[in-house]
Parts: sequence; C-alpha cells; structure tokens
Amino acid sequence: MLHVLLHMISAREAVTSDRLAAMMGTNPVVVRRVMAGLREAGYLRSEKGHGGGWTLACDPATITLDDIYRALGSPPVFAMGHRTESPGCLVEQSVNAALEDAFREAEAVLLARLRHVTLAALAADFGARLKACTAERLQAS
Amino acid sequence: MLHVLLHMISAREAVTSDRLAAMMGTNPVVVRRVMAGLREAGYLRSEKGHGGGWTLACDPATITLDDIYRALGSPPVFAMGHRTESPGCLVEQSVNAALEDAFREAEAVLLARLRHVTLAALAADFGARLKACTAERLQAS
DNA sequence: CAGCCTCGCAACACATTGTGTTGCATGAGA
DNA sequence: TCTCATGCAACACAATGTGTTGCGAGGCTG
Repeated sequence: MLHVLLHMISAREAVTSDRLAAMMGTNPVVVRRVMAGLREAGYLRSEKGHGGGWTLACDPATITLDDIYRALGSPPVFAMGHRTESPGCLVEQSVNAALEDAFREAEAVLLARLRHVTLAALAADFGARLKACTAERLQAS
Repeated sequence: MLHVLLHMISAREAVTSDRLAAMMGTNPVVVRRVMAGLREAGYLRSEKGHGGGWTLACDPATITLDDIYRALGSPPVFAMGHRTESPGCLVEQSVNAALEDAFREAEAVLLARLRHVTLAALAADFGARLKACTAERLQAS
C-alpha cells in the first residue's frame, strides 16, 4: 500500500491500476480494492476514461501513516490472543485483563510511531536511498 | 493457553487433557498440541496411565508470560505488513525500514510488559476477582 | 457517433492456515 | 489383562486473504 503511494509521489501524473499492479506484482483489481479506502477518505482521487488513473488529492506532508492505517479500516494489529469476551469464567477475565493491557499499550506505541511519520518523510528517505545508491554505483564503475 | 495454566494452578493434582478440553470448549488433542511446547521447555510434566495427566513442573512465581510465549515458539505478533525482504526496489526498502522500526519498538514494549507478569501474579489477580465476586453475591442475597 | 480506455463492483476460484477429528501406538496403573 | 491417558500422524473442515473473470458506468479520442 505504502509502496504504491510512494510510487505515486514520484510520478506526478495519473497512474493506472494496471501500471501499479505491475509494479507490485499483483493485478489491478486488488490495487483498486485496497485503494478504495484511501479514495473515500479523500487522500486519493480516481478518474475514469482515457488518460485516467489515480492521483494524490492531498499534500504528502500532511498525511501520516496512521491516517493511512485508519483509512484502510484499522485492521487488527495483532495476530494472537483476543479470546472471547468474558464468557463468565473468572480465569478468562483475569487473563484477558492482563493481555488486553499489554496489547493496548503496544498498539498505542505503534500508532504513536506511525502518527509522526508522514508520507513526505518516507519520500525523503527514498530520495536519500536513491542518492546513496547512485553514488555507490558511480564508485563501482 | 494461559487459561489452562491458571486452571492447573488452582487444581493441585494432575489434570487430564480431557478435563482441560472440556473447560476450554475444545478437544483433548488440541490441548496436547499447544501444551507440547511447555512440556519440552520444562514448565510442565505429563504422565501417562491411570491417574495421569498434566502437572506444573515449576514455581508459578518464576515463570513469566514471556517465557510461555517463547516456549510456544514465539509465534508472529503482528497480523499485518512484513512484506518481502528488500526485493531490489528502493521504495520497498524505505517502506520496510520505517515499518520495521515501528513494529520492532511495539513488539519490544509488548514483550517487556509480558516479561514482568508472572503466572503467580495472574493467579493472585484471579483470587482477587473471585473474592470480589463472592462478596458481590453475598451482598445481592 | 463509434471505439477504446479506465475505474467500480460483484461473484467466483484458489491456496493457505488454524482448528477439529479420528486412528493407532506407547506406557502406566488397577 | 484391561483400562486410562498421552504422543503422534493423517485427514476433514471452515475461515481468510488473494487472484481472476465478467459486466456496467463513465470519459477521452478520432
């Protein structure tokens, strides 16, 4: 997902789902599926017809990874645990309380981290890598 | 899993997989499957034959939730991301770097939290809940 | 207007994974 | 010897994510 967005920042004009799918090694329908959330959230625009495709609808500096995460529907972060909700068994309640606390705290840390990374920052990081890579290549030749 | 362990602390004698399965609403084979890791790690013992079953092999105060997590094979914590490892695309590398950092930090927080919760602490919490519950019941009657 | 391009959406096919289930062998006690 | 219990392997099943196809709607171009 982020991969797609960064590619779109590099390419200033509209990009079709087909091209993005080719970049990601998947197919266009999947791309549209995951981009739908971003479009509804107003971060992206999609245009039909010849010369259409996807364009950024906001400033990359104002959107954070957390925004993207929520636009995607805030999918579950953790792969484990999260048992049934207090099924009367007190043992279950104790376990849930301890784990839920730990999970909530870890999730808060993760989201805080995502919240202060903007798309523009990612793009800048990419630029730095590109520069380092080309410098390395020049040195090799 | 933790649910099972707490039940075993309450019951001082050996408990069969059948009984544990009944408590958890599953079946004995599944119980044995997940307990196998704990047995190999030395936290549990299992005995065959009549009167056999599962017993604790350690002091609940010395084993933490992190120990249990690792005895279970340290299953993946997060449900998302973790794309392919640097497939040459620099964009992918930038995205991975940013996300891996965030995930590592969140995982560290989670494990630190698990590391200072012992089984005995969970059992004590359960005791407190039991007490509160019975008090509430007395008040209601 | 006709033809092509692109997205939007729904339905289906498929692989993967976790979970439940069955069967049989092994060891321990009555 | 019989019963109880674990250990292990193999299979059945449901849920989920992903890829695929088909059709319709809208927009550009000649």
